Amino acid sequence: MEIKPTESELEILQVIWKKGQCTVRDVHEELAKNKDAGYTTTLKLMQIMHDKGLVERDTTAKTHLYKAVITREQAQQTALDKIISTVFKGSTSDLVIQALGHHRASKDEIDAIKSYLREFEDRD
Amino acid sequence: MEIKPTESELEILQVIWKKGQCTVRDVHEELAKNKDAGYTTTLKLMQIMHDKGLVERDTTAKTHLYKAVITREQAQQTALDKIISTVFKGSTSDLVIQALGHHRASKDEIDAIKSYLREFEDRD
DNA sequence: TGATGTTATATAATATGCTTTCCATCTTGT
DNA sequence: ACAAGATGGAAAGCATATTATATAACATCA
Repeated sequence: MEIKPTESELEILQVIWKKGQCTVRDVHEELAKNKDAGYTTTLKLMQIMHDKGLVERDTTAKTHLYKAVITREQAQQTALDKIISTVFKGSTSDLVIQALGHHRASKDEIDAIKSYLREFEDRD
Repeated sequence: MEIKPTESELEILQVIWKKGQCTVRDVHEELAKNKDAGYTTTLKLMQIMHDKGLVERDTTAKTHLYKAVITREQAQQTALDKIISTVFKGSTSDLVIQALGHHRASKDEIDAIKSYLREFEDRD
């Protein structure tokens, strides 16, 4: 099963991941904070996402409730796979170094990464 | 200036980054190894990329020579920015940890990352 | 109750961008 | 001049994004 949400679909998924279970209106109001698009646009996108199997919905009530089928982690993985192969020549470490170099991680973040690496090492 | 190459454009950029300077035929033959598409398709894409300013070309000779305007690093940065904000909630360390966790880096790669982190620390 | 305004969903239509191919035209080397 | 190989432009086929319109369900108040 292919999971490749489009740009707009990802914006919607973000809201659903954050809130858990959403009505179209929930999502729309959240999106409306940052961009302006009509309500029916959001509705249509969510219907398409349902057709694609990206979300599932409960239609018992008049107002349908949507929730995500794919997890944020799955989407992260898919996104990583894609850019590692398309722009990082398949090198994970290139990606990591580039990410650390330009996105100034905080000390806590660096510590988290270091301890992760230590675990990693122990596993050898 | 917006730089957001499409999927196919990235495939072409990869070849150009690798070879440096290319004719349409160079690129096409390289792509033909992995997928099959007509020569004119590649040509058309490269023309579009030229219109968009992704590549520049030398048209003095009959056979035009193309080279990349954006560097691989810029494309990497753009790609990272995008997925960090769309699927990683803005957290660079989430991305790094996820990348290390699922893409089994080699020992050399891990070492490279570690030494990078040491430098990082020294800079504080 | 039932007329009315509000809020949902569904469907149809349109705009735009990406990808691909066909074909006409130009250039060059022999 | 001709054949081979190159570019340029038109256009078709899809996917994505957006909006307008139609229709159904609900609430409520006179």
